[in-house]
Amino acid sequence: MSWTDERVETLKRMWAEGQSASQIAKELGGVTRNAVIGKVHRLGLSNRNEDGTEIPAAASAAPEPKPAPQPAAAAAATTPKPAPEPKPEPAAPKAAAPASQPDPAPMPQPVNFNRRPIVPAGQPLPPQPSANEISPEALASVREVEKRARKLSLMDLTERTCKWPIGDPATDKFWFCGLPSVAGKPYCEAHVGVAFQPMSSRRDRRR
DNA sequence: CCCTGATTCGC
DNA sequence: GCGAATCAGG
Repeated sequence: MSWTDERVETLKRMWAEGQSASQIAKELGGVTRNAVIGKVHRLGLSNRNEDGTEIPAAASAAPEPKPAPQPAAAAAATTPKPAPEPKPEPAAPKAAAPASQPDPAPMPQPVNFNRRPIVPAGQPLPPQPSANEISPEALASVREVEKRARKLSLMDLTERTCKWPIGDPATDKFWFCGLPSVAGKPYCEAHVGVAFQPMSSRRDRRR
């Protein structure tokens, strides 16, 4: 494999997005992470943060992480317990549909070309703990981490991204943590902390 | 052990 | 220019 313009472009884009060299290498195929790193250096686009502040990933897609979250809904979206409430919510709000246009053009949805969607098909996510049985430390840790969540969609999850759901699946305020997961676990460090707990510590913590 | 980027140096 | 090997670190 050689560094065609297209491949270099992909490299540049992913590197700018904060993807790791190995991730880029897998995406491109036919090259190792060493090759990617070597190319990165040769292209002189090392130091990912130079002018700006260190913005790890998904910076382009998910702006304004700071601005005060809306009062009501925000609380639910930030709550550690992923999706406890059924929350009926009108299934298909296809109400506002004028009879004028049959809507022939399906609109070529922005599918993520050049992306490797690996949806975890194996053993699904373990049962979620309820908020009141999570240690305060872990809870605080999670709250902190979720501010840095990469907010990935289902399709963006990979084998090594945290699959902890955040927000209400019935709304648009729903995404997955997406931070680097602990090796062999489906979650990042913080979420592993609340997802996997020794029975003993659970018992001890109660009351 | 998994992973990260950085550097070297023969090709 | 390329990238495997190696280094240094998390």
